Amino acid sequence: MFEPAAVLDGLNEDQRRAATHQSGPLLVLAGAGTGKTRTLVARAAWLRSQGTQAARILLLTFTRRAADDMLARVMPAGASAAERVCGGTFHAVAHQIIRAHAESFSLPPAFSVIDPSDVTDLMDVLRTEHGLVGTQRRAPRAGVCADIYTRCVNTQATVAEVIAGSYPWCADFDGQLGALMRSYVAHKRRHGLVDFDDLLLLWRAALTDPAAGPVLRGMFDAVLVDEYQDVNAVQADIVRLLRPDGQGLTCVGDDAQAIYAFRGADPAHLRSLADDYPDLEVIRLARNYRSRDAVLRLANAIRPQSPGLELALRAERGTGSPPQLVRCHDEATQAREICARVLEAHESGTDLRDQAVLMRAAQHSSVLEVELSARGIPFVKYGGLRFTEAAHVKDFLAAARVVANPADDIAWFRLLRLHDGIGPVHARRFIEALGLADPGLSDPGEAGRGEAGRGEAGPGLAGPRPLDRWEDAVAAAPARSRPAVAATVGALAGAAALDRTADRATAILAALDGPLRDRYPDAGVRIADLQRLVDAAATRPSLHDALVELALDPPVSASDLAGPPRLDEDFLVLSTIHSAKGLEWPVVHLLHLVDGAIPSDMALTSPAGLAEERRLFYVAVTRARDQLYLYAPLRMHHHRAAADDRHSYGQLTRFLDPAALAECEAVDATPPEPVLPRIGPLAATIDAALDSLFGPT
DNA sequence: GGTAACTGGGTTTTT
DNA sequence: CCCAGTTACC
Repeated sequence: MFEPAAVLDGLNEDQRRAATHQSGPLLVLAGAGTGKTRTLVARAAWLRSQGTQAARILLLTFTRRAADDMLARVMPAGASAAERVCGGTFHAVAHQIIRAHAESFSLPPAFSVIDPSDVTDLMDVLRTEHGLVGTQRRAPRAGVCADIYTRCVNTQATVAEVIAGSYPWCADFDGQLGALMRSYVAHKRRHGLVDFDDLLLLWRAALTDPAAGPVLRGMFDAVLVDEYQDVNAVQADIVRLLRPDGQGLTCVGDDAQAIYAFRGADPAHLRSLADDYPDLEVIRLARNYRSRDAVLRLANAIRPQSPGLELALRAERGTGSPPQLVRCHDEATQAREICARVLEAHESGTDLRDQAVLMRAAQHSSVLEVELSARGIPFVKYGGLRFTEAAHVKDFLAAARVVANPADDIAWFRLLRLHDGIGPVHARRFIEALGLADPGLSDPGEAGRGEAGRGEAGPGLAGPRPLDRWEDAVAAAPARSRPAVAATVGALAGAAALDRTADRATAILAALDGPLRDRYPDAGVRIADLQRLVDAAATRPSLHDALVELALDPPVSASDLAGPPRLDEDFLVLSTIHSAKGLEWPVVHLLHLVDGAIPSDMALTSPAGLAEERRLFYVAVTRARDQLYLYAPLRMHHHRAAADDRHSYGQLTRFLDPAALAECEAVDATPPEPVLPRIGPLAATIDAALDSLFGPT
């Protein structure tokens, strides 16, 4: 047990009030860099010093990194199980509960957790059955269908409402889309598939259950929620159901940093906390321990304020120098200017790892990446494509899912298509032959049976086991593919018979060796990648756990799997603004401050979209501790234009209005000197040379 | 005739 | 890397 005094050491007055708040509902409105994590950690420690058992404190976050970070700080080194605070992301905690009680949720123990790309694949298959495929080019694509689905769930809105609000161009298809969503849901049930949204829905459903609800609620005395501005409707419900009267509830957040509306989050849930809990106490943390005053002046100039939750950050770390706005000729100049400033800071003693380059979209750094590589500046990139999105990794995960849950037809589909000569049609026939076929629309008798028994296993979950009859199914493959498919599937069936996770993972990779070598010219590198995946999976208690962990917390790169990075290595960080949330660096370089990038032109169609872009800019600015550089490439490539007019001038981001600009120091980058003078008509010279080789044309 | 493979153009943000 | 359109194969 801790001494309260030690627990509260070094906290300021407001932080201390938040940490020692009694049991009523509490909202800590914590601006960027105001010691939010520290306060939350202190609150958990204080609760324990007051007698609350660690295991009865639940800490909910949005990213695995935030969860790990906080849990590590809450728990003394070498804590026993009883000393352990419960916590994790909403999704991970939901999964733990569901996994532990799969049968109460009417789920087969071998259920698969599918990620958004699997959802898209599945939508693609189902789409053909709902008249969304054909010659009409305007039909919503699989990815859009998946987006509409998840948005319906996360904002608790109907298909019609979501289409009207966010996808007006799909209005002609709302009937088909509604039917598609229903068959998507039915399909998941039949095949033991659980998507990310289901994890939250299942948890919420359990909390509303008259028998299970009180048990789940009673497990915790205190619930601490980080980044509350990023909850969606289902998560807000879960929090309310966990603490119906607000006793023991602490929410920490800042609605000016809400940047996840695109996935259904809504800062309105934070703003309405006071309505949900009339006795809510609001404590503001405004003393900023991160940034210099010069940076905060810009941050305060661009911070959107919402009535009742106003906040202005106050600097605790001295004046500093103003953010520098570097106006660049074009993107290449921007890349050069960034490299120059990165190296300059490096030479004056700032490690590369203490600098970050932040961007709106992962793609915005492509020119810079070339420049960094050319100059030999090492970097790591966060955000954008992840390791688990690489084709060979998906292939491996599909094979592993077939082993873990043989009813997972989406995994089968991908696995089979990895083989030469097998496309969508043969893959589907093979799956039918396994006994996994969906009772399609054409077969109402079958469909009726499926709907009747809710919770009753689908074709692959009860009946004959799909992996037991793979030998017959091979006949469905075209003759020339049969040997390869038989070898792969036979080897996977062998893997399924093994017990230890390590052996299973190794056998799965061995099963894929042939197909991967046939498919990818660089198979050697890819297989080496997968070997690390196998090693990482081997440490998990089961293949299922390894797969869920990879889905919910995908490693950024293969090297991420190899354990903590070596301390002697120094890398510049490149990150999307979204992935940079919650982090800070002494020096921050912010790219592409032009309208169309920040704010993104995709977000300009609605005032809400624009407001979110402004918050994103605010998040980016508040990552900097000492020095902030803003870069605006004002001359951009035009995609379709005459050869001699391929450029146009972009506009500096609208968020840098006169008041904000007054807090910056603007400089113009020198345009590059042309390396070569213009050379005459080269084509004629080349033609003459070629004519001398081949004769005149 | 139906399938699979190839080619070329385009890409917001993520649990 | 993904998708659509097109060509080449069984």
